[in-house]
Amino acid sequence: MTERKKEKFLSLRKKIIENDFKKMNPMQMKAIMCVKGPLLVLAGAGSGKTTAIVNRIANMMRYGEAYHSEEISSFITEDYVKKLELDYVNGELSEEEKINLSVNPIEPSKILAITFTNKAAGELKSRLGKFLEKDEQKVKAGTFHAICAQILRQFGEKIGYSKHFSLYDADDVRGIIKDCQKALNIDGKALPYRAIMAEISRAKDQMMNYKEYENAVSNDFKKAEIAKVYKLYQEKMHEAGSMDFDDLLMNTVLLFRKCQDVLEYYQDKFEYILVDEYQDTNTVQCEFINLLAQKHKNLCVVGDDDQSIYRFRGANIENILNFEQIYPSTKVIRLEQNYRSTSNIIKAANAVIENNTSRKGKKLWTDNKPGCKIKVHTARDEIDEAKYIADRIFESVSSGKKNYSDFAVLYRMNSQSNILERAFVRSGVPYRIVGGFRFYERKEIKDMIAYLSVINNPKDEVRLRRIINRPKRAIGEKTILRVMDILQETGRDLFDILKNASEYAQLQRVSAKLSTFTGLIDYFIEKCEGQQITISELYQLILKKTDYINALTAECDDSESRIQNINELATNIKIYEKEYQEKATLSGFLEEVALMTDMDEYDLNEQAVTLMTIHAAKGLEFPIVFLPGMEEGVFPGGQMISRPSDIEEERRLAYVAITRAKEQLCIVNTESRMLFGIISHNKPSRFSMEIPKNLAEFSAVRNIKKLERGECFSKTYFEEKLRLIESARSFTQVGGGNAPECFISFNIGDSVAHKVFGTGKVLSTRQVGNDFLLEINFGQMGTKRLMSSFSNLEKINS
DNA sequence: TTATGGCGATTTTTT
DNA sequence: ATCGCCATAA
Repeated sequence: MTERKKEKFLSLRKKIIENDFKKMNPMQMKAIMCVKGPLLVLAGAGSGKTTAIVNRIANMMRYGEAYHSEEISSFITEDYVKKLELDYVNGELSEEEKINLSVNPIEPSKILAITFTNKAAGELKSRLGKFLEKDEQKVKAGTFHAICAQILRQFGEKIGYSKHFSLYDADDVRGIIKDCQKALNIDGKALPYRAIMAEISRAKDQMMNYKEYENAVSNDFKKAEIAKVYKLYQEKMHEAGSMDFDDLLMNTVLLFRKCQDVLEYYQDKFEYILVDEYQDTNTVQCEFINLLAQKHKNLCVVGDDDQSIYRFRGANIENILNFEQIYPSTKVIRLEQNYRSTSNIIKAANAVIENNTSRKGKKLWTDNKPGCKIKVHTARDEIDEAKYIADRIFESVSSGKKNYSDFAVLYRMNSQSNILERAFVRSGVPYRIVGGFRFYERKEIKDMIAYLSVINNPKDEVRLRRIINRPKRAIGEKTILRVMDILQETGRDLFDILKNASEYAQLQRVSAKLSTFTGLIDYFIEKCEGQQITISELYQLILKKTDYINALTAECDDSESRIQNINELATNIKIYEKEYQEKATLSGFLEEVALMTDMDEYDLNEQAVTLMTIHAAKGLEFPIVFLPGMEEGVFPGGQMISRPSDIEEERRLAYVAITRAKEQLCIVNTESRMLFGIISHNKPSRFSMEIPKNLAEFSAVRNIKKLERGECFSKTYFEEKLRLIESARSFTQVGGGNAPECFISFNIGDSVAHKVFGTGKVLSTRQVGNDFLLEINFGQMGTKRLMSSFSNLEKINS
């Protein structure tokens, strides 16, 4: 075999592979073909990053590594190469021939893909699904936290944790921190729990346990106080057999450091590692990755330093900036072609981000058309601003050009959403707020989760305390305090003390009540033992035995929606059981719940305008994006204005916001705005000023008579709207409820008449907000989606 | 043990 | 404006 033949074969193979990914641009192709060794992909916004990742993994599984030249001569012959070329040119390449070209194809189970959200992991999995056949061979894709939780469930015992450890969310943690403050007599004003939580989190990010932290901060009085809290907090967590989110990572790294065998097991299990959104990793996450990748060094990280917006939460931008130093043989690939937005939007985004100094350097470009100019609108105040946005959206949709789902309103602070929400309700524009209140943060859901958690792990103090008097069992705060005192003195298990309350004089009076409660929990635990009943059955049993729903009905007036939530949780349990079949466990379910957010349930197809914070919008795209509150003091926020490094982070946030838009970007600011209860006049945001004037088109509402508050926004008006908002929320979240009476109701199959579109047939109806979305086929006019109350439809009898 | 009233602080938060 | 916190009252 001559060298020439070899070369010919290799270039032919490359062509064949490239043909499989022919939609990719040269840079993406480079990333796809680079399988082994460290790889850094700097992927700008909208550069087809996820597609590149998915195809890269597909390539790894199908063709594997590149050939070493000595491997070639062993099997190729003149005839083989000839036939291959012929089949390729004729487009008759068989699957078998393709498979023959693979060199050590990588088993999917050897690949680990780490993301930040469950949603991203799910998307990756489903897009990879096409390339996978066998279930058990699946690529492992998950969030840092989910992967660490799984590792610790399996090997946590080696560092002193039970398989049934509970996971505490920020709310649970807050409760413990407050207890600690109280126990240590720390003034919550001088040292707020927020600061303590952040500091402990930072310590854990730096892999410091409370001892190490204590030593490190001994000369700082405030931090020394925090060290005390940290110590007590960690003791309480340990007693409760619980971990917080930071513990998941820190403990996994500790486990890896302590047990070489476990580390090696995972290093060999996951020979190929891919990390998405690498710019958002913190120190401990980076350490976790480095340990895992140490042996095989097949590590591909993907990120964009310009989109790093979580530094305030510990994300360490150095991780991506220094990647090449840590892995000297790193290949760097830049994906700079944007496929998402019009060139006007890209130009604007570049112009803004160029004002930042600490960057890796990257310039987005696009082949897309200029599109329309960026709209910059000045409204009179925040009510006017919200109305402007709602009206614009309504106009576009009623003219039939757009769907509600084409629009997003992205804001800096959650508090901006209220006014927007009111305007949307008033205009009858269906909307949905993403983020804010989470399903699993609702009181009733947390209560039910708490029952399940205590049954799973009776040491779980926080959850036990949550439910001990819920529904009311006449066990008050005093009793709890006494029990906690005993716990402190004897070091006995909390549950044990409650069970044997009669042994303690202080608890004599309530001992009967306490043992009734522990008896109930014991009864549940017993039922679970040996998996006699399913989780669903257990859940129903809890509801029945605690009489929770009746207590709820008696206690609060909005029990209706709360009961719906409780039922929805029952459904979620059933879904979980269905998915995992005989592998379903209580710990497994609780873990999934703890690591779940409502971002994961976000459905792009719902016919509603999306309202969310810019942070929540990262990774998403919308044809038309509104950015309200583009003012100094709002965005950038008042606290950031003085610090240059914070301004840079805000500017990255602005960059993220701008690059969410595909076709149209509309920036809105106001002349005056009620901010924290004070009316303020803010200058337009520096970020909107950084957009070149020739890309923008300005408009303003001026000299319009200010509405008398009394005439339009009377007290009763607001009360009514609030009720409407509430009901709209429960409809969108729960998807049930009764139809408002004022609308004509339409059913599937009804014939209807419309002024513009003529007659048509109702294809589907769907409740959106306090209205109905109808999908109607108007024959030649096509199928349209209309809101029942605004379309002036008439029913025809046929 | 639970209900009210004044006071202060007030981003963003993939897990 | 609004939420959460603490103190005081019932």
